[in-house]
Amino acid sequence: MNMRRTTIKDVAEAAGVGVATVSRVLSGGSASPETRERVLTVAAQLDYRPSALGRNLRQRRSGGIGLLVPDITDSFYGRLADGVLACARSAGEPVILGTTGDDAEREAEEIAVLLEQGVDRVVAVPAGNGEIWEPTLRSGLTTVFAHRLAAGRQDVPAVLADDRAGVRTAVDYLTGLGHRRIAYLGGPGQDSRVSVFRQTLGALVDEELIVFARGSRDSAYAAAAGLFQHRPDLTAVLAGGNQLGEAAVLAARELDLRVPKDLSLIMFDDVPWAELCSPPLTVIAEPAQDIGYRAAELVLRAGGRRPRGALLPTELIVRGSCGPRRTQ
Amino acid sequence: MNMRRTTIKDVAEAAGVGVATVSRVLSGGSASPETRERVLTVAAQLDYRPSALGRNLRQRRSGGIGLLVPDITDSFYGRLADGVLACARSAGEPVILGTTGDDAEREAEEIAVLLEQGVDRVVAVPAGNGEIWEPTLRSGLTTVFAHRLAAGRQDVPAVLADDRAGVRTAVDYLTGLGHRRIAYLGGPGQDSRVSVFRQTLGALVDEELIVFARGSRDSAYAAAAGLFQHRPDLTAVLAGGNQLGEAAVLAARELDLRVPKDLSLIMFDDVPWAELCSPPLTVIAEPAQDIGYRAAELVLRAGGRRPRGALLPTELIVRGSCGPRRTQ
DNA sequence: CTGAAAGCGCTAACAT
DNA sequence: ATGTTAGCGCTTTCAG
Repeated sequence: MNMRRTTIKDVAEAAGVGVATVSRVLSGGSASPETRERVLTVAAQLDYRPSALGRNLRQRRSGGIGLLVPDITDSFYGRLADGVLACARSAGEPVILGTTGDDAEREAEEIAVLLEQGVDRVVAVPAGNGEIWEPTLRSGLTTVFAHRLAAGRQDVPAVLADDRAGVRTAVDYLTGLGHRRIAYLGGPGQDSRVSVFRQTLGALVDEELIVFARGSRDSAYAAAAGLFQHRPDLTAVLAGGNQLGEAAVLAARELDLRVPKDLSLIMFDDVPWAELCSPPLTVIAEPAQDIGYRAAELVLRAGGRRPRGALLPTELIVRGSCGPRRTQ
Repeated sequence: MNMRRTTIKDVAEAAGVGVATVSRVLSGGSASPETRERVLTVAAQLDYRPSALGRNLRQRRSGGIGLLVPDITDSFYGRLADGVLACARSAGEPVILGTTGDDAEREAEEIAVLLEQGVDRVVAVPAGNGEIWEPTLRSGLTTVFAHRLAAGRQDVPAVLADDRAGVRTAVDYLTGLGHRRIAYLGGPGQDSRVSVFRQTLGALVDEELIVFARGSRDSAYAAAAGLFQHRPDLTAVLAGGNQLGEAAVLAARELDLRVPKDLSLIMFDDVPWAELCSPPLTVIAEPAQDIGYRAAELVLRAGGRRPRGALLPTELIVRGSCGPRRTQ
């Protein structure tokens, strides 16, 4: 029943050549046309599939690329992962997926698993600070960060959406509508956005209106509800991701705040349901899938040297969740 | 800079024992208490991490479990994957993810990649018919199907939601509301559901009201819009998944059909946005995450013998998208 | 209880 | 151009 797989040795014998020749032919090395053809034919007849196991051990590295995201049930990371998979598939590389829950400790564990597997290329949405990555990077792991960078790790190439521009655009749009008390509802790893938020708002910043949730949906809801209750005077909110936006919509509804009459809402990340919502949500679209694809590309093309990162454009898509400031 | 990893040999030398002893100690084999302790101490000092590469080659199988889903950007499969990851993590096993796009050919390619990697355990939402799996299964791949089964492969254990019961409940609910012209908007691999749909509806079935989309969002929208245009006399629709439900809402809005006044809608799969929609969508909830977790559990616990599958309950969650039949 | 030794399938020197 | 050979790091007989 469960017979041994065909090995390179079987092919070599059947073709009457040495194993090295088979190896060369199959990896595009030099060989006489006729030998090449014979080997190829025999390999096909025997339905020979080179084992990645042997190759990996020999080369002291597993092919394949590791992918670490905070939460695969989040539409944004789902699309990001899809981009990575698309690129990896075109290169015939397997993808090992791990989730971190935006927790530094879990991230470290997942990295350990990848290392143990011999993975030497990884695309990650970093959860912990840069230090966690220190030993990993020094051990030769080719790393590309996606969507955000780790504090104090400017040396790792990263593929990011230009959410700084996104924040500016959103804030300008909101202030242009007359809003003055604008809140930022953030998630893990959004320090950079918040600093732009502060800059753009200038004298209008109100630190109490900047709140953070942890990764979970519950935490997001709690943060949103808390914000709306403590500061009923705010008139607009910028949600830092689709789960945060979802929480904001839910919390607003719970507190009988009408969108956009009582509260204007802009959400980072354009998800399909943003259009189904009523009112349809005004969003800052981020090219999640592209981010993943580009990051995978970088990590694959990295021929030892460190590639430069990329900054992808965001876009404000105006729908119906923002209106002029409510007159008190 | 890029120094060699610590190997089992290094540990053996440092501890003054043979490599075999180190191997035994680390895999819980027999050893004298003092030897064991010494080895453990040295291993810890050297920060030794066994390489999966060597172990895999020796055992002619990669650890790790393969996961094949149609589309990782679909919330349902995202949750399913999350379940698999949760179970795999608790077992310390890596997960190799591949997407099939519900295409048999791509599925075959992904299987080939997994096999080449030496993966011998896979959880899959099968796309192709059962025959594709024939050679794979005979080659000793431990397989568990999730969410649906492959035609003519009753021999593979599967973890399914009881969507047959779900369909019955939904149809009964709809007919109870007075509906007679009820449509089914289906996706790939939903034959079993449709057969129950026909059964439950009995004399009421109208074959023209049963339409199928391929996997994509576009295809789903086209199917929904086509259905609503050709048969404006229908009063209720059962959407076979969240993307189909989304398409139905969109198409209904486009054609100015009011939900639930003109059209009652029930969607398979309870996604977060179902509640944000207006009206909030009545759904048949499916335990996607559980399905993934249980499937992974089965594939891991499978000690050679073939485990039995599982049938998980679904639940009708009534919200606001269904109403009494519109009086013509 | 422990160590020596034989590979797992493959690639990369090194010969020829 | 091609064959021979030496491992990659690990587990597993097989002796002792």
